[in-house]
Amino acid sequence: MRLTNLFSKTSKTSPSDETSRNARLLIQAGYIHKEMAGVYDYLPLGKIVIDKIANIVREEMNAIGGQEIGMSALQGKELWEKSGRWDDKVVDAWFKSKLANGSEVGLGWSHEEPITNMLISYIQSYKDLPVYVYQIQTKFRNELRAKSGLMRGRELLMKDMYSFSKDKDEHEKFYETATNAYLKVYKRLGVGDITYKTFASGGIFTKYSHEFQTLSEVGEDTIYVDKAKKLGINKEVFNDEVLAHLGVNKEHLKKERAVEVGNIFTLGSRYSDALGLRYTDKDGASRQILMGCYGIGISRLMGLLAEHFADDKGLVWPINIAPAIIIIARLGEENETTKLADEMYNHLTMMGVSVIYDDRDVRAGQKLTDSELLGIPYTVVVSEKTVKNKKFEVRNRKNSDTKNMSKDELLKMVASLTTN
RNA sequence: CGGGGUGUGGCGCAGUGGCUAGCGCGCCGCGUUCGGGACGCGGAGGUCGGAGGUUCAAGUCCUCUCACCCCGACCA
Repeated sequence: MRLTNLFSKTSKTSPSDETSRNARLLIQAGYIHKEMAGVYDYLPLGKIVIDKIANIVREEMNAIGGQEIGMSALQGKELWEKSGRWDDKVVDAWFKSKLANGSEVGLGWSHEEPITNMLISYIQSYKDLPVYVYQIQTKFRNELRAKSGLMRGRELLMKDMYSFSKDKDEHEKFYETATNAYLKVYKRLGVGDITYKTFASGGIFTKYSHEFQTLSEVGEDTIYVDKAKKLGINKEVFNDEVLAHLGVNKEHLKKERAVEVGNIFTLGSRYSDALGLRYTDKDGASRQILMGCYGIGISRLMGLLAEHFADDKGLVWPINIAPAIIIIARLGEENETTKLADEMYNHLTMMGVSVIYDDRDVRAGQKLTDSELLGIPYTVVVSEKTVKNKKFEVRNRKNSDTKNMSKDELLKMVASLTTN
């Protein structure tokens, strides 16, 4: 993509109405645009990033047998009344409205009821189970206070998966499988080493649940982590009973701030019972279906990653979620320079490499500063100087290492980056 | 929802009740520049968040209200 064609722009200043680092950087670099508190638009570069994050999640969900669907955001009142969750006193996150005919509807903040209801049409026999269904969809939550940029929004992109199992054993096996898939997701996103499976309260579903918490000083949660055992305990369930249950020594725990980047629940038959989803077993008997739900806040993850992978010059995206692997900074408009930069851009594009071409007629300082603010992993400088040396100057965003490379060396490096 | 803070061109900001509301960035035109956000000249762009009030006179004072940020509560 050529920067002269990109409508979004970087700014010399960061917005004054944001304090969180993720929002300040993402807005300054032109990845997102603020619509209102807790509601953001994704601009071209931001859309690529969030899609890449969503894709990693999608791949791991598919790998454990998840089937992707897309459910409606508009929710009818009747279904939620069956489970007792329509009342604002029970769920205060609802955005509610009315149809033209006066009937009440809500904007989906979670989907246990509709997915369970939907499956009544398709699941009758033990032969139909288990089923694992997920979606990546915009959720609406009427947060009392939106904050921290993308980390706590009122409109958020979320992956929610629901499992439907024949019995406890089958459910528990999948719960474990999903846990491992989650850990893989965080590892691929580059935060595996600071993300902990964390024991947490189950809310109204069950007594306990598991969260995935990424250590961060901007986190809203306080957890106690056992780094050796690679597990955490949320402050809200930090008590002797839980410690004994997990077999952890209080001495080995460290108090940390963390961001909840995932949450998985065992739902039991709470919703299947309420909505009447059952199956017939081999012997012709009607049996309960056991459910689980598994959420990952995709937009929150983008905020966390922006926050985490950044320095005083701007964003520092990991290669697998960066909007492009390379940004070509063409310094000057001189004929040979332009020709070489154009050629390199076309070559990389034809190779299928994601590359941003800074073909703007602006000064060198601005191009280099922007390449850093945008956080593109590698900057390739093409200038009169590099043309004369018959080399490309390649700079690593993360550590500022700069190397002069021939065209072949550069292409080889790019090839190695894209195969990893 | 309680407490605190902030609203002035696209962005960042200044503005003691008193002239036609300024500055920097950005934007448009011309020229000189060209490896870390250059410079000269010319130009466009404003319901001062909104409503009401006080006053000869309000961006500035008062009341109400809306929005945004932070702390807290909340987060199934």
